[in-house]
Amino acid sequence: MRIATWNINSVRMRLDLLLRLIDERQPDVICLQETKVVDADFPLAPIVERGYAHTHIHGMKSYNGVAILSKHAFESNDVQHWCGRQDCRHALARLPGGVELHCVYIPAGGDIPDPAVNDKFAHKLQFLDEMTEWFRSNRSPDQPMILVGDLNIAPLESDVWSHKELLGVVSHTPVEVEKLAAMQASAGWVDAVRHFVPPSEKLYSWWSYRARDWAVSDRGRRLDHIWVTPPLADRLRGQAILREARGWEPKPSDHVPVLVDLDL
DNA sequence: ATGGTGGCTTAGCCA
Repeated sequence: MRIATWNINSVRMRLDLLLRLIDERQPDVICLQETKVVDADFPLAPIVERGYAHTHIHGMKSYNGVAILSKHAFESNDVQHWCGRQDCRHALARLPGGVELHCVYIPAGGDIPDPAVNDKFAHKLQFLDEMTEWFRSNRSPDQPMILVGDLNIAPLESDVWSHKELLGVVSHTPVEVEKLAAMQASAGWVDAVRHFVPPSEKLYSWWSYRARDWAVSDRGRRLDHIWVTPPLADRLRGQAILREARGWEPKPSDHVPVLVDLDL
């Protein structure tokens, strides 16, 4: 089974690029973040037409929004709310075989890495704490689960273009990295991409729109992740981060798709 | 130190 995750930054603006991802990679399941559209306006028809008959969409006006698009029927699906908000950041589905798949969009956290003066950063930290506690209390590392999405944190030094220069930049600050590690420990999550790529190797999944030339400056960060619980770790067969998608015409997302293959 | 770009919605928010 091939699973893809992509912060698409508007599914309507980039529908053609989604169809390109489908044509080129044929994922069994595609998880999207930042769909930025209410469910009634989600462009489902061309997606269903290409074999993704089972869809679980959870969107809102303007911001956020997640979706799970699948060639295989779900046994069930659900959504989660965090921090007392209903802002469409977490959808889940039970895949054939009882594998629970979580599609998550963690808040970006604003610019100032201080929860006392930046409500967005406080929200991000609380979101991480609540998810961590939920997995600890409601799930077990023994259960086959997959968690994917834009986690908006680059945990390793090699997940950013400059560890030193980004230590004080939201997405790579020690407090976020620690909380992400706690969340990872909450269900024994294994980083499926780093399962194949050693920490000595730089890996990015996002490059800012603001760079003059994203490919030349290459100031990226690995914000998009795929995690699996231990029962699935030895089922992992491969990974791909589609760097080339950052240059997809006419208008690329600032994030690229991340994929893993699993023998389920 | 600042500004750089992009999407949604329509001047400002969010990333």
